Order: sequence, then C-alpha cells, then structure tokens
Amino acid sequence: MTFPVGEIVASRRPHRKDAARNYDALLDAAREAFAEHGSDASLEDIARRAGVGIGTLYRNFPTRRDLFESVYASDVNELCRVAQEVAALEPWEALTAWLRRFAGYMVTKRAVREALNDESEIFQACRESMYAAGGPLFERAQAAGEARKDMDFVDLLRMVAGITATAFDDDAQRDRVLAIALDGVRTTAR
Amino acid sequence: MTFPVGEIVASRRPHRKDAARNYDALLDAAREAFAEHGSDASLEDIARRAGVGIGTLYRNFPTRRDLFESVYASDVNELCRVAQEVAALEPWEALTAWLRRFAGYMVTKRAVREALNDESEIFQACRESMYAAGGPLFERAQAAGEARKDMDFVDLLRMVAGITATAFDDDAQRDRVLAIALDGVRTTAR
DNA sequence: ACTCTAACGGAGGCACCCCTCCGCTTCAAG
DNA sequence: CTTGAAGCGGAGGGGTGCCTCCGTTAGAGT
Repeated sequence: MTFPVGEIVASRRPHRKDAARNYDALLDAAREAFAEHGSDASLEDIARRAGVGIGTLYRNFPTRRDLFESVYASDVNELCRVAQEVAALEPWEALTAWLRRFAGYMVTKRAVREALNDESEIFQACRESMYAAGGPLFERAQAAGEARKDMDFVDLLRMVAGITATAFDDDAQRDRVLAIALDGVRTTAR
Repeated sequence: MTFPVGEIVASRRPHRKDAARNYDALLDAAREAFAEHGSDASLEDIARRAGVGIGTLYRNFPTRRDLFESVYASDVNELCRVAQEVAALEPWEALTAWLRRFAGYMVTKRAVREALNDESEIFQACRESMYAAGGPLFERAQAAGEARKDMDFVDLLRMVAGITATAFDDDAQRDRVLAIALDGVRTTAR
C-alpha cells in the first residue's frame, strides 16, 4: 500500500538547511497549537512558538489551510503506519487495537476531527488513505462474525471520533465509555 | 422536583417593559449565535442580531459568562421538563426517549456541550439539575435489568454528547450510530 | 401632563489577528 | 573566499472584537 499523503508533506519541505529546520519547527508548533485551540489557532502565535517570523510562516504555508493540511496529512500518515502493525492480531483485537490508537490520537488532535468532514482534495486523499488502512481491519472482523454488519467503517470512525472528542473526567472514564460503545458494535454477532 | 436553574434566569430579567423586551431579544440572539459559533461567538454580533446597542448587552450581562450561563440554564431547564414527560413510558423506552431528545438538542447546542465540564457554580447547579432529571430514568432501566450496571449516568451522557457532537453525513447516520452505541449500554443485561 | 430615573446605544480606545512587503542575513555553489 | 539568490523577520495597514463612558431617550409613578 502506498501513502501519497506522506509524499505531499515531504514535497513541501525546503532543501536549504535553515529553511528545513524552520519548516519542521513550524509544523511542530502548528500541531501543538491546533491541538490546543482547534483549527483556527492564531498563526502569529504559531510563528512565535516556532521561534520564527510571521513572514517565514507565510512563505512556507501561504494559507492557513496549507499549514493545516500538512499537519493533518502527517497525522494521518502515522495512523496508516499503525494499521500495518496491528494486522497480525486476531480480527476483533486488531480492529479494537487500531481504534484505540485512533482514539488516543484524536484526544489531542482536535484538528483531525474538524477535518473529518472537509471536502477538499487533500483531505479527501487523507481520508481515503485512512479508510484504506483501517477499513480492512473492520471488514475482517465482520467476516469473522465479530462485528455487526449493519454499519460501515465510516459510521464506526465517526462514533469513535465523537466519543473521543468529548471531555472526560479521566482516561479511565473515556476507556470505559469507548469499550461500552464498542460492545454495541459487536453486539448482534453474539 | 424544583429547578433552581430556572429561577436564576428569571431573577435577572428586568422589570421595565422595554428592558424586558431587550433582555429576551438578547437571550434569543445569543442562543442562536452560540449554536452557530460555539461559546466564543462575537458579543457585538449578538447585540446586532438582537437589534440592540452593545451597551445594552453589557448592562444585562456584564460578562460573556453571564450571558452564556443564562442561555445554558434555560436550555437545561427545557431538558428537565422533558424528563418529566417521558417518565410514564417503560424503563428502557423512557431512557432512550429522553436521551434522543438530549441528543437532538445537543446537535444544535454546541454551547451546552462546551459547558459540560465547566466547574463554576451555575454550571454545576445546571448539571445537577439535569442529572436529577435524567438520572432516575437510567437507574430505573438498570433496576429493570435493561441497562448495564458497570457504568453510571455521567458516563452515558458523555457518550451520547460525544456522538451527537460530531458531524455526520445525515441524520440517519447519526441515529444509526447512536442506536449502536445504546446497544452497548444494553448489552450485558441480555 | 410632568418629572426623574432607569435604560439606551454607539463612539472610541485598546488589543489582537491577518497578511504583505522589503531591507537584511545566511547558505552553499563555484 | 566570494557572491548571488534563497531565506529571514517584523513593521505596518486594515479589520474585528472587547469593553467603557456618557449624552440622549423613554417608561412609570404621581
């Protein structure tokens, strides 16, 4: 499986040493800022965090969307990688392992969640990448009679994303609630 | 059951006729704006929508929080009322009917969701009001062996709030996913 | 009708953010 | 080492939102 998403990110990275360093710092700062304030975090604040002038930010990422897409793409990339790691497990375990990783990820990545419904080309490519990575895990679980068949993978991701996105008292509560919802996914197969 | 939350809102309402009219217009405008833009909607925009000067807004609600609390409290009040309406149904039906109402409510009320973890006095009072209204429905379902006992009402509300808060392709998808998660709540009792 | 007081509204000062533009700096190729 | 081009940073203009202050308006009690 190829991940065009990763290439998109890589292709933007400048060649000169100082420029590349700034580019990385910006992406890191943006990842952090988007996690804290959602996709409309202040760009000037991001430049500040990265220890870089606002002009440098705009040169690397002419629009807010460019920056956002780059962060998003690299996040999705990571999730695709994880899908390969868990593929060796039993069907249901593989699925839930990946979903839990997806969930743990979403907790800090409000940005990913907000982009879940974006129609633009890059976001669509990212989603397809992610579906291609996680979808087979779900279909395998369905084929094994472990997951209900009256829902699709997109339904499932939305459910997990929603639960993960809300604020909980602690991680234990979040895990408990997620487990209950996943029981619902498994329920009719029993 | 009393609803102190309702009194809080009522007690703020001015006596003079024009003032009372403005107060109501502000509350309506704020409800709308908070639904659209979340709890940090522009106050000047709210005043504009209400057809009222910004000064009037600040006289009635000295801080953003005051305004937000008033809207929130009146929303919660409505949910408490609904809880009484459904009390006559069978345990599981009563619970899900209320939760679906809660869910349909949350879809448009981003504000309510954002306040779900606020620690301040009024928000706490509102939550207690809401728990007092909906909690018994859940406990009744548990007692009837219809709902699993290894979770509490707060867990349940968080779950529903989370699922409801995410963007779905359409209402049908949202309902489907919510139903699946609720199957998980019922699961162990079977 | 009269009055006086509560209520009104928006101008204006401050802060923050967006984005462009351009003189200065630094890399790396030769 | 030299040098030109790529990269840098931040000043500044425009926009929006927050909140205060005060001259003006209109309700309610007599």
